[in-house]
Amino acid sequence: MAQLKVFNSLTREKVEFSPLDENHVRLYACGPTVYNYAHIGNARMAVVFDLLTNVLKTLYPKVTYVSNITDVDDKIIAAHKETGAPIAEITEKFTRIYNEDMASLGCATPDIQPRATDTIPEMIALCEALIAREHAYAADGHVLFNVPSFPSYGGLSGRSRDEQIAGARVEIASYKKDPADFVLWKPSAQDEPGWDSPWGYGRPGWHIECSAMAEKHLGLPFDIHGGGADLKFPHHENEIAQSCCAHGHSDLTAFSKYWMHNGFVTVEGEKMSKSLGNFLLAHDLLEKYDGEVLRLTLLSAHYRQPLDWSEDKLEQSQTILDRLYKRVGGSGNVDSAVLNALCDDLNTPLAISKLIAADDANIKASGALLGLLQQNPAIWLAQGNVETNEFDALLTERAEAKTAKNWARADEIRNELAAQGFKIIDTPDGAKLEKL
RNA sequence: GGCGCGGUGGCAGAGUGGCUAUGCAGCGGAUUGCAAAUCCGUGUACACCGGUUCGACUCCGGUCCGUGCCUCCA
Repeated sequence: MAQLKVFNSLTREKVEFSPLDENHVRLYACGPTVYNYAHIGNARMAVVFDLLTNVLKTLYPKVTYVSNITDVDDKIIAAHKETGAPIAEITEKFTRIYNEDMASLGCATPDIQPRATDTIPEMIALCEALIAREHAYAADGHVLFNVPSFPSYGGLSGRSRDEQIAGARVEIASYKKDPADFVLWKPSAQDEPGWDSPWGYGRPGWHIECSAMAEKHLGLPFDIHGGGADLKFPHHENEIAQSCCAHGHSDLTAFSKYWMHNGFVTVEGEKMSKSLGNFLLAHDLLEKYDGEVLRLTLLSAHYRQPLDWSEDKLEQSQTILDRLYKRVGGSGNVDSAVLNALCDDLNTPLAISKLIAADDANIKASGALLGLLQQNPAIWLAQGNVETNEFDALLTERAEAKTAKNWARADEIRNELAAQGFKIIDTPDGAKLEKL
């Protein structure tokens, strides 16, 4: 059996993956906050960890992949205040759209997709445990994690507490004992989402939810925790601190044994940002390109490398898939070179090159591992075709002209249709039209 | 300022101390009435300067350039 190697962000080295329980691999990846359409950066995370789950499932008998939906957050409240739409309507709508769009990208729904709002009691319990162990304190309706109480803090991002404060541009709230302390629970106004707690009506801080959901559904410790590279600090750092301290551990691996982070997507060389207005939404791209084209594009660079998104790459992915779909043969096996490439820390560019080199009969099974080439080839290849009804007479005339070897007339008809925006492609089944 | 990542052929993008991926595009050819598709052939590229070595694109040091995080962020 192939051996999976992964780059562990916690130790910053590539290591052989060895599950805590050979019979049950458990992983968690931070999912989206549902206040808007998912952008291609969200999509990259979903695709990368979907792929990782696929690979794990070929190697191990049982895998549980948990990825959450964050449905309580200040950004959601902001969206509510801006649009007037009820909170629940916003979160339900964008959860549904997220799942639809990710399904279009070939991502299976995570085995468990918990919602933050379904995990509030567990979050409160975590806060209480942290207070009991003197790693957290209540102040002004808030509950704060006391960073100096955890000497190992900063192990993931390689940032000492002092460095962090030195670089901090955040205002330091008066109720904090230490400038680095972060919020576990905060008070809500009456018109904001909230729950009754020992500290009054309030809602969770951002980091505590993932600690609670991961523990609830996977148990501690579990094997792999993933997410976007930008979550390393402070989000994942804080998750580790909370989860380890709540149970009295000082070892950073008492939460998750391995950490994996995917790189950013940039657009034409620039980071996506609202101010630049270059946020690319998966939802919009899916209107023009098949989900597999987007998925291949997302997998065309190694997951830890930055990925620069461009129209050019999409066209290239489309061409590659078109060519592969022409070759898809019977139902063979997963090509071992493809699997081996993926087992080497998800080396997808290499895996794709091996897929192209694979026997035709094995392309479909191998593509399945990557989440590609799962459609009906005939339908895929007919994608660009348009109905010919309105030009049937012309096409028939051209067919007759061709039979009579009247090339001049045949070309004339080709030009006439070109003038109307269509390209004639002769196939064994007759002429087909494509939009120019 | 602190911490990190990267600079590979026209573009994209892996990888390795000596055997120099792959894809897209291009070019040449086969095939084709034309067009498309397909097939064959075709490119010694690894930022710069030192060092280590029999030998470095690959290891070490420095320089330049780009970029990410440090604040909500996939």
